[in-house]
Amino acid sequence: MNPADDAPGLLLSERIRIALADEITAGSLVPGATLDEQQIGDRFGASRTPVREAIRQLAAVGLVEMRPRRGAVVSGFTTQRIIDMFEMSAEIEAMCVRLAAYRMNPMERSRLAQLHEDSLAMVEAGDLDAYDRLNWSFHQVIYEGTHNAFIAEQAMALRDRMAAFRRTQLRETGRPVRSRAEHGDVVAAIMRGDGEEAARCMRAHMFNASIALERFTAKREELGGG
Amino acid sequence: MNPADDAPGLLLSERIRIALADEITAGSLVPGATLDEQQIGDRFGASRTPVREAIRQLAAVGLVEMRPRRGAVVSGFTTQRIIDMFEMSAEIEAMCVRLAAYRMNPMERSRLAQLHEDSLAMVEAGDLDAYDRLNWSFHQVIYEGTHNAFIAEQAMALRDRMAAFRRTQLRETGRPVRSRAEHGDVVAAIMRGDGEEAARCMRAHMFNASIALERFTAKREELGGG
DNA sequence: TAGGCTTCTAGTGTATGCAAGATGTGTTGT
DNA sequence: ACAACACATCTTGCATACACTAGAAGCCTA
Repeated sequence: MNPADDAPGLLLSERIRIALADEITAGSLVPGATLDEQQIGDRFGASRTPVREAIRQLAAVGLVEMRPRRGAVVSGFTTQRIIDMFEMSAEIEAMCVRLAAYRMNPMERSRLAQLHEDSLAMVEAGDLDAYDRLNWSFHQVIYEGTHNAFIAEQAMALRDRMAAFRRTQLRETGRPVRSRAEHGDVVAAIMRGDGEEAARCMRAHMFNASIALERFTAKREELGGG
Repeated sequence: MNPADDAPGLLLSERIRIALADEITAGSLVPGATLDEQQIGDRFGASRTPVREAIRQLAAVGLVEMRPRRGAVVSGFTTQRIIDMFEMSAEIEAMCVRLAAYRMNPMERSRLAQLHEDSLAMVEAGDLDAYDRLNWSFHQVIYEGTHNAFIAEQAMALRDRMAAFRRTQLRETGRPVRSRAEHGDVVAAIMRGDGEEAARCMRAHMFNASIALERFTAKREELGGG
């Protein structure tokens, strides 16, 4: 049975795209592996045409890299790459919070403060999932506070891509409490309308999250955990 | 003469993509217009296959929207959205140049300076395409100067998305000369290792490009140019 | 034996043909 | 007259065949 057989409504190229994306994220297609159009087509019982379409789509979202006339290879996620992604994320968040500090109207500022207040109970209750969800709202309010729809979209897309990593870092002991404290610094700077300071606080916040993730994963690896 | 005839090194699909992107951003392909593969193929003297590839690429960067089995239509770009995109682009470029100013090694700095020198001849010769290509190299060296592969990739991807607009703004009278002067400011700040100042210069540079595009398109619209 | 050149081949880029789905139109029934 | 259905046509989605290029392998020469 073919992995692309279920989902009859979709286009063949779409089904192949989804199947390939699954294989890449699941790790059965290892980073660096080259994608042979003919071979993939055979595997899915399709011709090269829809396979080509699928590969182009994967390239567009960064799961594979294309080299003209030389085919596509699966892109890799090394530790360095994750660190790089966190830095990018930190800079984007800093950018957003800087703009938001200058542009948010009183109602938006009030909503942000309220969210921060609400998060206290969740941290004290140790409810990671609830805090993670509220965290999302918190950052989303900041994105919208930039009053720039395109930036908000891009920031949310990036945050989506990093969602898995972000959740993981919260599992380090004591991280939620410190995370919330750092949010407090950001909120305070926004309230004062000090964009540069808010950006600095946000960078520090993201840096700490990155470090927490590194420590957490290092610990898991040394324990032999997957 | 076909718009896709110049640039023989590129793939046919790439040339068509660029040509279509130009037409969309220049406004001769109005938002909502449907893209007929056969018709476009005839127009460029190509078959439907490379046209399909080109359209998919355009969809990936958001210039057109695809409706399965119903073809693609040109996306609507409101003035506000283009302004938003330029702001995002400006902030990203500023971020990159800030990091690059702190992290580039002497060889990279030297290469950047060299590129800036080389651009003088092209501006003086009025060769827009050559200057545009060198411009790309200039920014790419800065991206790589961040020493963060993910940031470099994302920045390049965003630049790709905006490539058409960026090319268009260069067509305003006198813009290339001013563009190059602004680059000079950025280079100077990088050479001093002053990241914050480099970021400010880059923001200004991008802001001016945005204004130039606005003026150029406004003029074309008032002339009724298609 | 090492280096450069030629040839060969695997694999991508493009063209064309066929099939299936969507839209528009004409007809028919109420 | 209006609505619903059937059909015709147009366009996309996919398959297959051909063309061209980048690497690889082999060959020749120094």
